[in-house]
Amino acid sequence: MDIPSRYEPAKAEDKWYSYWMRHGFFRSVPDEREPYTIVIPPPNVTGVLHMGHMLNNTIQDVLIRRARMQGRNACWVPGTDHASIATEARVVSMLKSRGIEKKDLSREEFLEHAWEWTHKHGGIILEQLKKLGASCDWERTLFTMDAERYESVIRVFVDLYNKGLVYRGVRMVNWDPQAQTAVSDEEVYFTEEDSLLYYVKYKIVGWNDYVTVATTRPETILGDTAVCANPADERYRHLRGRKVIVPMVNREVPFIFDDYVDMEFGTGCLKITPAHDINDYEIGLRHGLQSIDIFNDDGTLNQNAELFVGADRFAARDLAEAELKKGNSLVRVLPYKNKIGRSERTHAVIEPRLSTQWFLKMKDISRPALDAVTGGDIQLYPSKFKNLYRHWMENVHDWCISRQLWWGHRIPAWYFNDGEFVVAPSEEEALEMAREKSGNRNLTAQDLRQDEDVLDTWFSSWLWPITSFDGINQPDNPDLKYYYPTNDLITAPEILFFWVARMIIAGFEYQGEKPFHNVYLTGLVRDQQRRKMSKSLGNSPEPLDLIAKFGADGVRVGMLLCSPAGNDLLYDDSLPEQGRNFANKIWNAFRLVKSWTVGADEAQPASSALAVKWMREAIGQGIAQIDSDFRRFRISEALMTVYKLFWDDFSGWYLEIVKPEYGKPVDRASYDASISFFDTLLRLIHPFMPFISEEIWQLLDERKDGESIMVSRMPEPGKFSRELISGFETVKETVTAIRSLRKERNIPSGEKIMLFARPAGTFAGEEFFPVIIRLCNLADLAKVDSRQEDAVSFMVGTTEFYVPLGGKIDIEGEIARIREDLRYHRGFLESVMKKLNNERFVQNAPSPVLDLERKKKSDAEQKIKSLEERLRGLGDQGESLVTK
RNA sequence: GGGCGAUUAGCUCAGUUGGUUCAGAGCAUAUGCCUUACAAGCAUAGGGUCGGGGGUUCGACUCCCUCAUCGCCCA
Repeated sequence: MDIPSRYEPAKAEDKWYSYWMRHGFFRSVPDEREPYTIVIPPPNVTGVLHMGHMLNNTIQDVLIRRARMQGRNACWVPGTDHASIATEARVVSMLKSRGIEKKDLSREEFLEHAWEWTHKHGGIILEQLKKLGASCDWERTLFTMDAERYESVIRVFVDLYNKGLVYRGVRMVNWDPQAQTAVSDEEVYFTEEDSLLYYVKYKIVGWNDYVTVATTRPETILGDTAVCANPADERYRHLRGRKVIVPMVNREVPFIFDDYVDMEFGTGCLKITPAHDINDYEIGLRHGLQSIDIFNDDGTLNQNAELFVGADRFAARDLAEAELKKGNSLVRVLPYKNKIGRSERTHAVIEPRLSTQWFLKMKDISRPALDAVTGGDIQLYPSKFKNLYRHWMENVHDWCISRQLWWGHRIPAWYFNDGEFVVAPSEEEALEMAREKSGNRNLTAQDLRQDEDVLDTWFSSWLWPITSFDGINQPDNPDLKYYYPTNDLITAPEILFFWVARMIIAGFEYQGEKPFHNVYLTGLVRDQQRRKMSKSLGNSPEPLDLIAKFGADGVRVGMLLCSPAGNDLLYDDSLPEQGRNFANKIWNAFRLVKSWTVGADEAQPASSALAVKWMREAIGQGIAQIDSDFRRFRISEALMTVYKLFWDDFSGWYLEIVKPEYGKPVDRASYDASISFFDTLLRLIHPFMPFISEEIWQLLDERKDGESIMVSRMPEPGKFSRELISGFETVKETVTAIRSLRKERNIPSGEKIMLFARPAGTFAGEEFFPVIIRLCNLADLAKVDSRQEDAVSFMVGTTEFYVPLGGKIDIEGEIARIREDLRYHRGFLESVMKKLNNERFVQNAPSPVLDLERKKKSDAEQKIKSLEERLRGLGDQGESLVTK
């Protein structure tokens, strides 16, 4: 058979992915089997695959493929997220590049563009996932804004409103006066900028005295409604209960005290403008202050300001400075550096502004979600996130669910008359309710005005595990009953609160049941300098290029190898390279086995029979280890177990023992065992490396169309012999020692040598002597009961081995080596004796620990005795008499 | 400012309730090998006072205190 010595992934990958699709292996419908369900964390609909997705989806695919092979009905639901902020921003900039401004479009026109964009770019990312090997049930592909999901979100909003959990409230938002929209906290960046600190005098009412306040924004003095000091500040204690006069507008405002004020900063005296600063706003709430909003949407001053109406906020600052100077209120102006928030989109300075928003009350609704995690009903991996979760849930704030955007689920509230509103699932129902509420039967749809805002993206994705099975619209449908709760959720810790916690809340609120059993939190993919991978830094490799270069299997292995849960993954090309090398290793092991011809009359060598006997146990141990790794979600360790089992044990040891001499046939028993081991190992490998395992599995034996490793059974853990495995470990040690000895003494591997073993007690690897003979090219291995002359020796356990070398021994070197050994063992014995001579240790230590120490003592004494004997034999009298 | 977490080999990480010769793995490194499965390989070897200091204990990588450094979340 002519098989290339290098595995070529490209052809195999496309071939097998379409084979799997053709046979519907990814499809899941409810049946009598136990379900295993994962819902995908929906990527942004117009996004492209990045390294984070690669990691995340590889893990999901590993879990889903393993569950499928364990005989469960595995269902992985794919889908995409409308991602209102990101998508709308992208559409806006796309339109801009065509010379179209959003503000010149109607809402309907804009949405048309947005949908067009979505249809054009939507789903690219899902196609990319197929290249990775993702075994999603593509017939179930969803979108957070498709008809069913849209309807679900609206229903939930209305329901929560009717339950009194949704309310309207005032909140400070980041206003971008240039784009004239609110932006989210994530879209604000801070820069340190040079500015000025103005010291301004406020007259005290009734006294001929002033207080001085330091501010960076004198124009907002026009909106001041208090002046505040720290209650512990002696300097202002006398002002308790007084009022002061705001300069320029001559408004009387109270002098108040609040712990928030930093006594060290400026004069220790702070002016309070609740409408234009988040901290002032909160102080205002605490003290019942009035808010005066002095800005228009575009950042110019409005009528409330009384002065400088129509001036831009920065022009107003200069005007205010002049006006204060004129009124003799300005004490001084100092240069000052402060942090300025700017809009990521327009770079305009953010103006904090009060606005009316929709909120969801979180306290009561989130209690079951808190208990589910703290009580262990839902497990987080790694568990260190549990504390974080609890802390957040215990201090949960109400959720602001409205966004000043067009792309998303439009808030189903309709306003009428002046300031009245109703919340309803449709305009018709809203109209009916409005008529009833107002008592005016003549209201028409024209009198209603729907809220302009949309809902926060997370307000749709928090329902994802439910809406994936249409559980809001059809609460008792068979899919939902079968698949919900889902099993595992794989996502990034950065959205533990935004998404995971809220899904748990929604799960209890709408299903009375958690949405998943386990949450596995992956790390962030970073580059070698620990920088987050991002498009703007240009430090993120193109995933599809990587797949082309290293193969999907190689990339998957690369992502998994160094990504223990919750740890950041420092990406480097050497990772997928290691994965590719592993694929190549598997490929070549296959080439070897496939090249063998079976000799009908060939007898099985003793060494081969022993290798088969050991390999069976080693695989048994591997399976058990992998099983336990998966149960604890140690996915990268499970992979490492498979990796070492295949590379070291199977390829490095087993095949080296069993493989026949070149051109000679192999015996039937060894051949069959090898094929069977290979088959088992491929199944263990399949979840991690679906393509190469399928490719080889198909070639390993005669297969019919429709057969596939992906629907074969995963080997199940059973009993295995630890004694046998540890016996073989001593064989490995012995073989390594002989190889090392050959290397040190320049004995070519082709030259046959003799080996004597002199066990004190039993040598654990004794039954494997034929294996040692085979691997070390020995003339023979014989047991002796006395020391051998003219031989170099080494010890494995308590057994002494001798390689006779005639007169060629370097006695000096040998003595030095043995002395070194002796020193180590004497030191070790000493430390053991220290414990055993300590009465308190003997009294307090549990008996297994004590027994162990005694065994260590006798083993050490045994070794020391043989070493001393050996030294004497070499004629080294002096040192050997020095015993401690 | 409040909270959570981390610090173990050159790098990335394991180390389960304190007790095996327990200080480990993979990668990287060094040396020698193109030995007819694989140089994308094989063989062998060298790397660490477990962040610093103190304490509890017969015994500490593991528990407690403290300091230092770093990361994340919230404000």
